[in-house]
Amino acid sequence: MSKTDHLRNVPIFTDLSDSDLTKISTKMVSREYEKGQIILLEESMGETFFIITRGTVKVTRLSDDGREVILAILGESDFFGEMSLLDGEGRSANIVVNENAEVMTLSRRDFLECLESYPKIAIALLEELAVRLRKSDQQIESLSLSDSEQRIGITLIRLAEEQGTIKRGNVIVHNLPFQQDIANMAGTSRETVSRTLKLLEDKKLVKRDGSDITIYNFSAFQESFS
Amino acid sequence: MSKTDHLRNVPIFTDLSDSDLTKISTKMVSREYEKGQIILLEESMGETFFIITRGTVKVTRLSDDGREVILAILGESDFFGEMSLLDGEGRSANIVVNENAEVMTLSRRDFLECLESYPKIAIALLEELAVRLRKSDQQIESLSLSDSEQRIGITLIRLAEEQGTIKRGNVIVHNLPFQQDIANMAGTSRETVSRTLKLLEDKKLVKRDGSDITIYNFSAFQESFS
DNA sequence: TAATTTTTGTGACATCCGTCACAAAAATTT
DNA sequence: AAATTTTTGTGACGGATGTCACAAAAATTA
Repeated sequence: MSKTDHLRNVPIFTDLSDSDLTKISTKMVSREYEKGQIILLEESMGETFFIITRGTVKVTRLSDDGREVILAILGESDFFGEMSLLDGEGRSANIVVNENAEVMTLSRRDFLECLESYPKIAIALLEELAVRLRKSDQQIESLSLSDSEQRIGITLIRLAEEQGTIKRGNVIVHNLPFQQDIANMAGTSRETVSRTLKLLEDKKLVKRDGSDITIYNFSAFQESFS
Repeated sequence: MSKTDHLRNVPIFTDLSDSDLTKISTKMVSREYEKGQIILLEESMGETFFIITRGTVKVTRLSDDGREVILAILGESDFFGEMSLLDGEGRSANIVVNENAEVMTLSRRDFLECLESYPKIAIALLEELAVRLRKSDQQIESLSLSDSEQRIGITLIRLAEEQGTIKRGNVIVHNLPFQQDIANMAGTSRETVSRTLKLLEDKKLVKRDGSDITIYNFSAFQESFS
């Protein structure tokens, strides 16, 4: 798979012509990271834009006493690092490699140049940020109003929407994150995740098999945890 | 105060020339709303971009059982409505008038046309969305990791940063929202807000006087609720 | 395969905080 | 000014859920 093939799948580049895409790709540099490595650290000044071409990363924030919130898990053709390039503030979150990852990077200058030269990229990026903002709003709502069972249900939905495979109305998520990570996504404790997953299984809403989980009747599941 | 004077203060328009600004202003229509009126309703399709020229509005989400989360309170020269124009999804939140408000509106087509014609607007908008996303991330963190006292403290900081006036290191916020609204911003109950404000006053961290509140030593206050 | 580490399951306990109830105070209307 | 409505204060109570402790299971390493 060539450089441009990867880029073609990235939402903000889909509208570009082949030649423009090639032009941009020459400015990008590919890097590899191993599980556990920290790509970006909170507060540090950002000078690079990243696009994931393989693997997954966790977007996290840490409290002083070491507790972690997982804001998102990003995978292939997702991107990150744009925030501090845009508003000039320090990084707003950490990026930790979840599964061995390969990324393409673009320097601050080249990134901003892209935005000015290709309005389509800027508009596509606006769309993407709008989508993210919407998701954040949903999460703020669920953290404010829902109990732990609902929040965990919603977290399963998020995971399913991002990396699930559909099978006769059911959705299977392979390689579910560890319960600790699910807890950090749902704003609850690891123990509560353990108990709640069991509860959902008892209710026949899901079925677990190792690190895989099947969500039965996904649309109904979504409905009940809306 | 003329139409363009108002627009000049809007972050996404500051970089524009006078003539461009005038051109845009001719496409805008001004409207007035009274306290309690609903400008936008969740789920409805959005066709308009709004800029506030007077008053304040609440950005809210509602659960089925009627409980409310306040995502933000917006004031003069803030804008809203851009989200569903950008990603084509339905509105993601309600906009309710908080204090009698006057707004300038731009149709979907004119708004998108602006973005294409003036890359500077698109980039300024990207900056603004990045700032909002950053705030959302902070709020998700605080909802996930902090107890109610911290969340209320952080909410006071948000209010102070947006509408406070500085006085010898202290910050005074006039017309503090009702406790119920603070509760809906902080993800807690009205009663807990009442008790916590008293607690903060007992600790000599703040002083209340009617609907005003003084936060003593604001930078230290920020520090301790980071 | 054995040994070790990581992840998950589960009981017991404590506590934060949401809810209910109602009174006091403040603001608004008549 | 009186009456009414809205907002705030506060006690009592219960329950959801975080924390601790440890065992079981699974995964990883030796």
